[in-house]
Amino acid sequence: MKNYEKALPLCECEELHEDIIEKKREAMPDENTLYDLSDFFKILGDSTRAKILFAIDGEPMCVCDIANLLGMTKSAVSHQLKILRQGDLVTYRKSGKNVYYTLADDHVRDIIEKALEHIKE
Amino acid sequence: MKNYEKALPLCECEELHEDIIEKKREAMPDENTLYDLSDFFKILGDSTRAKILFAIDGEPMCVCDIANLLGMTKSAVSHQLKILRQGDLVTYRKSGKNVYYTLADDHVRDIIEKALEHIKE
DNA sequence: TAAACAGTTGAACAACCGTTCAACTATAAA
DNA sequence: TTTATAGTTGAACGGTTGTTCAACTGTTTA
Repeated sequence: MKNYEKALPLCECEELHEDIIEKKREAMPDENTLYDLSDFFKILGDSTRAKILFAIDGEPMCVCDIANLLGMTKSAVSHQLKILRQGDLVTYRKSGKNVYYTLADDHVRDIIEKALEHIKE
Repeated sequence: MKNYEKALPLCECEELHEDIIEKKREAMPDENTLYDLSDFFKILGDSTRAKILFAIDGEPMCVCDIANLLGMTKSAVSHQLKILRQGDLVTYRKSGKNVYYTLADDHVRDIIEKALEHIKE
């Protein structure tokens, strides 16, 4: 867990504000956190996955029903569900031949709600 | 502004739960909202842009200082700032030869805060 | 005016990503 | 055991995307 490191100046700039840069550097989250954060948003940053999250909010849905709702193949949906699973955004429950998916927790719903507020401006 | 439309079944499934699918379809946001939402998250889903947002939070920074802090070229930073500008996530103020960027509003900070909470679990 | 510097921009390249396709596993019914 | 269906998976293809490079604009200073 390393802190955000000082980098060699590649910017070809002459008059830098060293004090501001140093203050900002200390306030930066460590690199691992930054990568985890952008990886999390990357998962939400695809319309198919966003649709799936809305679909499985509340009552769980099986893969076939999700595919039918979105007008996609089971395969395409399953690939995206795998990404959502790996990001811990969804959980699933097997029942016979079916697999039912739903949101992992309320955090995801909250974040999407906040983002929707931001967009409607 | 069209509602989320019923799609042709491409999923090759036989036993669908029509009632659930229909209930979910009615609860889905319209397609434009879904695309706007995922486009918004797409912008946050890059570590360079995430770093820039943390850097310009609070006190504004000029492009050179951002580039120096992140160890990147001015050009690369400027390209990412353009994307942040187009997404209305940042604002800028010109001062002589410099351009100072900062966060557009508190919504972005709130969303990032919530996401950080989600990650730390 | 001319030189120097901050910042932007478009093209090009490589890396990444979502869907398709085919093959596979697993469960349920015949 | 065989057949049918739900779901998963890996490879491949095409489109997207971030960085680099070079050229450009605009502002300041000499």
